[in-house]
Amino acid sequence: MASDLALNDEGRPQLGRNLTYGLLDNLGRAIVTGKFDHDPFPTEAELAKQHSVSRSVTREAVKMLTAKGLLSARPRQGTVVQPTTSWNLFDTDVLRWLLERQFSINLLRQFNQLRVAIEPEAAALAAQFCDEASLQRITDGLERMKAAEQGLDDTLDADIAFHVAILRASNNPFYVQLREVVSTALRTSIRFTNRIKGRTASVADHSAVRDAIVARNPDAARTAMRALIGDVLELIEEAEGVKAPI
Amino acid sequence: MASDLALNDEGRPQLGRNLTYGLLDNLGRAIVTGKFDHDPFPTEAELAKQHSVSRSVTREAVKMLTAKGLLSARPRQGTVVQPTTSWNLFDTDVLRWLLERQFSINLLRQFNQLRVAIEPEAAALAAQFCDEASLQRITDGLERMKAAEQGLDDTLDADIAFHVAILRASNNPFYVQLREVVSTALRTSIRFTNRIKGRTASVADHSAVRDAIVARNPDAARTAMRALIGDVLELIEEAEGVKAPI
DNA sequence: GCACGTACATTTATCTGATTAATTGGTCTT
DNA sequence: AAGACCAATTAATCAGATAAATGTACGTGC
Repeated sequence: MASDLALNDEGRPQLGRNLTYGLLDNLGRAIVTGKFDHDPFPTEAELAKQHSVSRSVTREAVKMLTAKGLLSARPRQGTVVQPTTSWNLFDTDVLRWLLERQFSINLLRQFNQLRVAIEPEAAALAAQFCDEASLQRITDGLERMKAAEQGLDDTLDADIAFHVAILRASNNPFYVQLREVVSTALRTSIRFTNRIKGRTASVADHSAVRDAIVARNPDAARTAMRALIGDVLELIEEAEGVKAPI
Repeated sequence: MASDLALNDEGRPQLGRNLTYGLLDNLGRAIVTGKFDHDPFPTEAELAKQHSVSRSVTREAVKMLTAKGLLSARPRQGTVVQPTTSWNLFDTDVLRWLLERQFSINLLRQFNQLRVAIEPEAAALAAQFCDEASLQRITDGLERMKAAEQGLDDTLDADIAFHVAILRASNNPFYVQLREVVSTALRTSIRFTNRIKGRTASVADHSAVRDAIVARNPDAARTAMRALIGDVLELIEEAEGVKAPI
């Protein structure tokens, strides 16, 4: 069907290629760090002067931040930082800026509360709909995890490959889209993740997910994945010291 | 904690306020409609001429579309439409463009496959962590649904208010963020939704979710919400005629 | 013929400076 | 006190020039 969203792959340009993307990155970081919580956001003329770039560059960077929900610009009022509720947390740039600032275990917990909803359902969908190629990618991810256990591959990369493979296998563009978000979060929070679980991720637990998908058993796949991420969540909450809500 | 994301509310500017946002909207629609699947995307000079605006306007619109994952621009290569997998489906503009084009029941199904993962978990979180104010908003939503049953309120608005209240009550910024996405999708697909369920949404089923949250019972809340959205999903799949995967 | 580098053409990226339009806040009028 | 008007501010838009990046074509030497 022509109206369906295709599910292929592609890379993306790295930030900082040019002045505009460099400024985007700097401003994004500064905003999520709260640099403008008290001071007002600079006017476009001030921005240009401070960063030694032309007004075109500042305007284009501001426009991109606006598109991501971080800013809002109006004549006379100026450019203002939006409340965090309008920030697009599913934008990998925004998420990365958030995770890279002073590291917040709280944010990591909240993100895994999202994963525990998403990934089990993705696994269930995969069990229903995934094709041979997707299955192969899942198996490959698992193999890499086994290899990593013996020091033959990178643990984090292997783990990411596995979870991304599941998301892709769901054949649902919303889940597929989240692969970048999950990759970003896992990659950015690696230091912490390594700290709380000295052991490598359990291959057996991951294997259970794959087996359930192969067996075309959605419920089993959902349960297995839920257990997997539920463990991570518990470790985080433990490390956090069973914090009171809010 | 200062590093936490605040969870307040705010409106957002409507599209089309000025030339840039108007062009953004036009181009966004054109891209998701597949207008540039065969023809190459125009150069910034061509765009400016076609839409009778300056190059600044085209560049800023293109930059926003780039930020949303729809475009990519490089010297000499030109500006190209990105594969759909890089489109940020959690951006309300992108989602609205997608839902407003030739209506796709397939996309609606895929979106509800996401909801069936998200909202039950949000309800469970709400049962654990929600405060008085959040609870009140949930109750208000329910009251509005009751009122709507008697023609005293809008059915769709009431339904949206209820589901948004749950998401907000989760106290998790990722779920809270999705309130705009869910609102957008529900509002845009109203015609279809009305068509498949002639009846108003069942107040009793929604009430079960609220009761479970009041009782601080996460599992019951999760189950009740899952049943609620599972029903919608079944209706969609029914209307779709149990379509083969992919 | 082939590898390699050079010149060229194309397109985005950047800069500059000026003008326009929208919005806010204050002032004046009644 | 209420509304109309005026002024200041700031983003929005325009125009035109220069710079940087990069694919293509060509030529050169082997």
